[in-house]
Amino acid sequence: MSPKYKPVALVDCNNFYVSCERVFNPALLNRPVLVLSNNDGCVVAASDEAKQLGIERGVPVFEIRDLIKKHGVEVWSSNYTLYGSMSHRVMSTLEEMVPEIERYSIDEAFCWLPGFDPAKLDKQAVKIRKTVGQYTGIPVSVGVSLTKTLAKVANRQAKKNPEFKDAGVCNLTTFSQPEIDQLLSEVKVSDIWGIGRRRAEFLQQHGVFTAYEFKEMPDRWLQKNLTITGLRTAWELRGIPCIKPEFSPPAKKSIITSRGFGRPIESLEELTEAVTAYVSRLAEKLRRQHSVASRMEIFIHTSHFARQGERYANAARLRLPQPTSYTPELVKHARRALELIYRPGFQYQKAGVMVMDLVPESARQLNLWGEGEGGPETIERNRQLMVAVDGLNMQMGQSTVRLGPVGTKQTWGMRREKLSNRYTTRWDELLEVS
DNA sequence: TCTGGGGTCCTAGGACCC
DNA sequence: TCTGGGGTCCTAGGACCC
Repeated sequence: MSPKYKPVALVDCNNFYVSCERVFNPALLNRPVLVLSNNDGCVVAASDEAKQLGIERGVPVFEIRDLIKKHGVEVWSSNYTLYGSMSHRVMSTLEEMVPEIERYSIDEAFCWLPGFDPAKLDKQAVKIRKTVGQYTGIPVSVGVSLTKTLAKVANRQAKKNPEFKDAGVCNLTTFSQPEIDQLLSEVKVSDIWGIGRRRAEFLQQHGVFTAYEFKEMPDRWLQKNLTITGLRTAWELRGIPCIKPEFSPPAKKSIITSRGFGRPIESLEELTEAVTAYVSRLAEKLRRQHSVASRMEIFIHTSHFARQGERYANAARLRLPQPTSYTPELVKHARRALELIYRPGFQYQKAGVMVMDLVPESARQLNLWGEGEGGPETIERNRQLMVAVDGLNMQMGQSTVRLGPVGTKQTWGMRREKLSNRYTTRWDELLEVS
């Protein structure tokens, strides 16, 4: 391979949520384990042992009750506080070893490796895997190549292909082009990063079944049928980088807080409680990245699986009088919007709030007419108040200080029946015997 | 009975302007 | 009575990711 491009390693934690649970509960090792989505609805992570039983990510729990019982599968609610802090440990470990890393998701990072010598890259990949394992207890797989998409392919080989699985490392820079082509002809199109279900179906209908066949398709055809993103993916598989590194994540352009309820709710009062709680969370996220929002959307809906006539979904979008991250101001507008779309007589299953058109706090332009929050002095006073509230909640635990209408009962809250302790963030829960 | 949450990017199509 | 063409901005919706 040409040394024109920088080698990149994709480091991906194996069955991340399950691995996090195992670090603090070794009894889960070598056993089938599942971690469930919010409300314990469906499977979001499965251990290898569970996958061998045929359990896949995404299946609803009620469909596999028998399987769980029969094989004594361990089932846990998701504990995002724990996973977030374990993710932080993994990423910090990587940052100490590699000069340039891109945190791609909670359990994955692209690491740009210095040097081009394939043999040395092998050694580095092995070292990354070993060090992360020692420091955090989380097993990872490492895939190395010259483009992100090929590093993804390599990573998958490191996880699944018996040839690489034991080492947990697959380094495509040691492969010749014919060897890479051979490998790609064994990769299904549906397993390519950037090809989802719809595109995989489309490609198969057009006789394209493997990653090799895909990358050999003409550019014009790719762009016409799969847009520019599909074309980029093909180029990346040909070894030409098209997807740039993002070393410092850009500020988010929109932020959502939404959640399904633990039980269906009907009254405007309870919906208002929920929406107020969500807006409070969302405003915290907004302030953490020092942004203010210009627009907001709130949505509510019944279950997608409700019968015809019992189904209702609606959303209201509004432009805020002036960009803000001040919780009471956001709550005020959200409640008004909710009243516009609320219809009595439905069993609501989920609500959410989204803010768009975010701008940096420092660049906020004051509305000429002085609508909304008011003048600069008020805004500054409100800002300081929020800093104080955020600080208290950070120290004392979430929702120590909150707005009245959030309610304290929250009987609609999430179901999380098998939640593990917050080992990494609460001393009192680290030692507790469960 | 029970089906997650949070993001991004791209395109098509409508409204509006000249 | 005839009824263009191109640009921009916005929104909705689709597709993808983990």
